[in-house]
Amino acid sequence: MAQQKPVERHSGVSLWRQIADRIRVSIADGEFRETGRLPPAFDLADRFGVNRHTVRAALAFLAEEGLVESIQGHGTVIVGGRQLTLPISKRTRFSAGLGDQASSVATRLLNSSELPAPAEVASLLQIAPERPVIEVEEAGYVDGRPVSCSQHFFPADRFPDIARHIAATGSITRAFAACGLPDYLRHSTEVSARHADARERELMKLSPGAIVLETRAIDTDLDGRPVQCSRTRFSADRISLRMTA
Amino acid sequence: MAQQKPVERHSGVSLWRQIADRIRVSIADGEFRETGRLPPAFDLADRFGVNRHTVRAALAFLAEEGLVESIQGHGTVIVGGRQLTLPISKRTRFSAGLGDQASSVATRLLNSSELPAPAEVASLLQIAPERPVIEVEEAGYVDGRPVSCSQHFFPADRFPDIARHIAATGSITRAFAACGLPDYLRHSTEVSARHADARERELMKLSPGAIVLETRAIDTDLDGRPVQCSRTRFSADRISLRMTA
DNA sequence: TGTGATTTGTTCGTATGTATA
DNA sequence: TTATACATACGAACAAATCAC
Repeated sequence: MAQQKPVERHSGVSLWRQIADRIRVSIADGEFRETGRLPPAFDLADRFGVNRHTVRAALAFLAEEGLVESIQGHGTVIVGGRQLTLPISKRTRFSAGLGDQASSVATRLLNSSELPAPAEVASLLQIAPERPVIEVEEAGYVDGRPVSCSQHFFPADRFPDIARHIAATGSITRAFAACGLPDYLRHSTEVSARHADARERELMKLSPGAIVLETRAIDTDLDGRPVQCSRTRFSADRISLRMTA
Repeated sequence: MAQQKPVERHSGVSLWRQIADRIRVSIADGEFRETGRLPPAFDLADRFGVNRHTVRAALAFLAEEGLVESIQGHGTVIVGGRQLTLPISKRTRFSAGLGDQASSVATRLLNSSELPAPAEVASLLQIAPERPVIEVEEAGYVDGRPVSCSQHFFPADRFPDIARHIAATGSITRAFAACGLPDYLRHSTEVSARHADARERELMKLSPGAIVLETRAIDTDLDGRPVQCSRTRFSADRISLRMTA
């Protein structure tokens, strides 16, 4: 197998790391779905134009992540999964959006607290600064693998028990319903991309240097009043976003 | 100055590279806008918990990119710019969307060609496979710095002269108008993030390992018929996207 | 005009990580 | 596994340029 895109030397990123990153996205793209395992290390070394030892270092790194498993005399089998698409629309919902692409979608409440609204949050929620807000942190899982972590702010005056309902129902949509808000709309979503920080890497089991897609969103009720603002980080290896007008 | 987030050792990414990346986003966030220059290398070394040499390697890398300039005895001044936000809506337009955030916004046509529609493009444009399409490649500039590169496909049956009009007017919106389409709407936008490849790095003058935001979009006329599909890559350091319902 | 404080630039040496054969 | 070459990171010193006073 001939090499496709050469690997970058002297870029400050070691070759084994670049190769691991590229194999990871190949797996996410479903490139090795037929065989369920990676080509032999010798072929990979040839494809990337590096020494076989370097490929072995990359595979050891991916094995450490739990994405592949190397078996003596057999090969390197793929354990993890491929990329999913989350639709972003007026009715953006995490579970419903991913539900038909995976067998299980779940969120887990990490913690919640009540605090005076920081200036930016107050502005986004259109409430007076220092009015109380409920902050909720969640993690999102698809087929048991963590794919997102998020931070949500709700006006405490209007939804004083939202955290309890989220804990009980495991869903923000259902928690809103329990608070007397049967439907809500996505007003705006801002998307950016950057490297994951230490906490995101820990929550989503990412390797150093992994990329996250960050969305900052505002949801409103049907009258256009803000009901939550949120900041969600998705593992870019596992999730892409689709905006539909 | 105490260190904030520690730098990752033994991650396969060199320390100078991590530090360069973090300083780059700090600059994009406007953290040093007051002084217009970076703190002394000694302070940065202390903040990141590394040797001054390591910070110097990071600064040399950023200087190579043209983002900063080190002057002996004086300091390290910031030359490049901050992050811009491109609104994505039903009427997404590159120039108009960024126009009020910068003094100059421009696009440059890189090349164009006519070819039979690849299967995916034909499907997105809702035309028969192998029907001719016009492919146009563009680069986008803000204040003279490249921020995006894009690939556009138009149905050749309906817009046979689109490439000529784009070249003449420097604008897809105006080229459509010249082809008898005064208005068009953004139907859907899919966003993902990944590392820039060699060509993108060259076109946008990015460093190895830089992140791009990739959008895949479909535009339609007012009757809902697709008029173009496109794939645009933005330098994630310079551009973020905002979706508004 | 000078003088010291600040800040970048340079040169040793040494230890460890990375990549190849 | 071993050997070799090069990149990365640290520490200590010193040189050179700039600025405030």
